[in-house]
Amino acid sequence: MRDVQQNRLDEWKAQGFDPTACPVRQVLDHVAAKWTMLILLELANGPARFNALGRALPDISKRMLTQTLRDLERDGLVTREVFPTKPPSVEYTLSPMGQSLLSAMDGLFDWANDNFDHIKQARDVYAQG
Amino acid sequence: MRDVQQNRLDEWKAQGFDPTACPVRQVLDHVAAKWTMLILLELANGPARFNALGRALPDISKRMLTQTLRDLERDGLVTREVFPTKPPSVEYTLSPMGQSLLSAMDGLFDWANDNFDHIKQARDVYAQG
DNA sequence: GTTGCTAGTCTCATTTAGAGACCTTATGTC
DNA sequence: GACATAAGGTCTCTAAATGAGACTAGCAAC
Repeated sequence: MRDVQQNRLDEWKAQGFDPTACPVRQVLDHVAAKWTMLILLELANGPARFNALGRALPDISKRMLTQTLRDLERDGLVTREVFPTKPPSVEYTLSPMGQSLLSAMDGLFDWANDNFDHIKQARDVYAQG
Repeated sequence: MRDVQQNRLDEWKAQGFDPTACPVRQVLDHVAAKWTMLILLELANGPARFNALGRALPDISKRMLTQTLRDLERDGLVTREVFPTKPPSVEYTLSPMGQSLLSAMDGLFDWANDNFDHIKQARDVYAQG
């Protein structure tokens, strides 16, 4: 008997392995994008401007910050608003869909906290053997 | 009032932004690894051998299949067993920790299926504007 | 007039990923 | 006996993604 995830992968296979046809894969690409989740987590704190995000995540380059924010905006997870101040400022806000994605990630965040030590142990063992 | 995720990011910040000190980030790197989850999903179906995995995921290169399996083995999410057949065969199996990671991802898989259409719509709108 | 802030863009170097040839040992086919 | 095929990879070369950091414009404060 197959479980739920397997069925999803099978569905995707049935569609000819087109990565753009697999929702899980598309969303994983997002989650995968290295900076996506960290930006969303930061925005969960409230709207923030470009440089504020850069300061909050000091090891992201401006290049990737711009690119990731564009991707998030394109997919409707974040909204971008320009204010006509001098100089103009830009504010990024989590959309309802962005918030729901963050909620959906909660199980994974919990797992990460619960199992990180196990992973580190496994790495030590592997390094020995 | 801050929510749960924000506290986690703040904790990580308090530790000096060392990526290796942030469980969420470490696990995200795994989820991020593009092939990790697809391999785990395939193994959820039961143990599989190297070339069987390659056939199940036809768009992965041998190079990345090897590398991803090594990472999963190192972190204790998958076990590798060599059988002394001729030629020797190698079987990969989901560990209990790997299974629990997959369970933790369930919320995200559901979200992906529920929201993929919204994302596609958002992309269309963005492409117009 | 010099510096700093805004939100980026642009170029170049490094890192990572992908494609595919190649390896060893053994089996079945002709 | 020669030839193709299978196993589970490794190796090299190329292509794509990423990171570091210089540079931009317009305006305010010193």
